[in-house]
Amino acid sequence: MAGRPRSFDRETALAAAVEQFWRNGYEETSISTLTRAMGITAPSLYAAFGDKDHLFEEASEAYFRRTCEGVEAAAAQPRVHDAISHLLDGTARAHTAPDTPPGCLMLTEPRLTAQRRAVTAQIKDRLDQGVSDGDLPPGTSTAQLASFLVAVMRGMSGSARDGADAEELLAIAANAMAVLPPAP
Amino acid sequence: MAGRPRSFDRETALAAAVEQFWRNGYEETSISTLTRAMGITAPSLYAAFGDKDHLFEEASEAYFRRTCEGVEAAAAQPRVHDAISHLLDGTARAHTAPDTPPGCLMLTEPRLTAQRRAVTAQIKDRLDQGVSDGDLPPGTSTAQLASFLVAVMRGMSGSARDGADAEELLAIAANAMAVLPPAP
DNA sequence: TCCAATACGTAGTGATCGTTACAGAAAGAG
DNA sequence: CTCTTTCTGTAACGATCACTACGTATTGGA
Repeated sequence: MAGRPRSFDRETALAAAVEQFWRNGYEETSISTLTRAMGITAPSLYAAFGDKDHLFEEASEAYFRRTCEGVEAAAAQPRVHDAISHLLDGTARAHTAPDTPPGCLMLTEPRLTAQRRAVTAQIKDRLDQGVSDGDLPPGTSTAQLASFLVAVMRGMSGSARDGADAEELLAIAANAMAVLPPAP
Repeated sequence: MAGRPRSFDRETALAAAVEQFWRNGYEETSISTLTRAMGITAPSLYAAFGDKDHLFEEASEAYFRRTCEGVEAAAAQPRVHDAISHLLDGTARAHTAPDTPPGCLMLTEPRLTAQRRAVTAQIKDRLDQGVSDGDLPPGTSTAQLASFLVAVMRGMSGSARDGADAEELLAIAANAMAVLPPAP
């Protein structure tokens, strides 16, 4: 039934894996890099998390949950302009936070297309609600707007990886806000 | 003095290398992938192009020259709004051209930060000229605007890699145009 | 024709990749 | 205590990485 207990904290180790994947992406993060960062040996990693693919899946899900909290907090703003403004500003700050790697794992990693689609849909839903609330003109092409916003956020992630600071990213966010049609 | 002549066309082989780096990036493109695509053996590759780093340097320079032609052609438009519109539309089409890999090598590859800075400066110069031409309001923060435009283009590249078609990218481009202040 | 020079293909280098066999250590169950 | 179960570290697996030593082929020049 019960054997030798695990000598490390699974969630702490997973958090270390998240950071590595975040900083370097899936392909550039090797198992030896992971075991070093997580403070465990390869057999322990495989016993606790399966193979590299499965570990990445768990790591990206954890990252995704954290990201979604921010998106939903922004979307909770009653007026759609405030919601999108908070979304973009929060993105700018998250991509340049000093205690985390620059940029965004979800927006950068090639194999996370599904998560990007999910966030795009989430933003579109908030824009649709803005239209029903009367905060956006009827007939606003919310899908195109959401696609534009995700493109801007992805661009912000790339700029952050190139060394841009929060100020520069906040300026990009402020510029993007000009695309939102004013309330009718 | 003169030995055995090279059995392959150097420029054709370089073009094949460009395509591989374009499609998969520097790290994901292996020497064996390159030799297969270029139709040569590894010793021939090393004799003709040096090591992988040097081949990538030549490939990205060739790519950069091609890209700059498009940027300069767009910048040649007399009115700055037309110039930026052409730039964004051309980017949308280039990122989804059927005979080339999706997206943009220069905007995606981590090690090409310098080229991105160069293009950003190029765009800023064109915006500055728009200010002196009276096509943009005096005091327009052209550096921030250029940074925003590059972020959008980079986002377009990512969307293209996720499978977006020309129509979706053109919509992003059209949305981005709303950020350009109207002529005074 | 013989030589020097260059490119060619074969076959390999050591290093690192993701992954695992194996044996010993540490827990609960009897 | 012994037994079973699970985790631990060592040490390796075959595959692939970027790269190259070496012998052969093919050229122009003497």
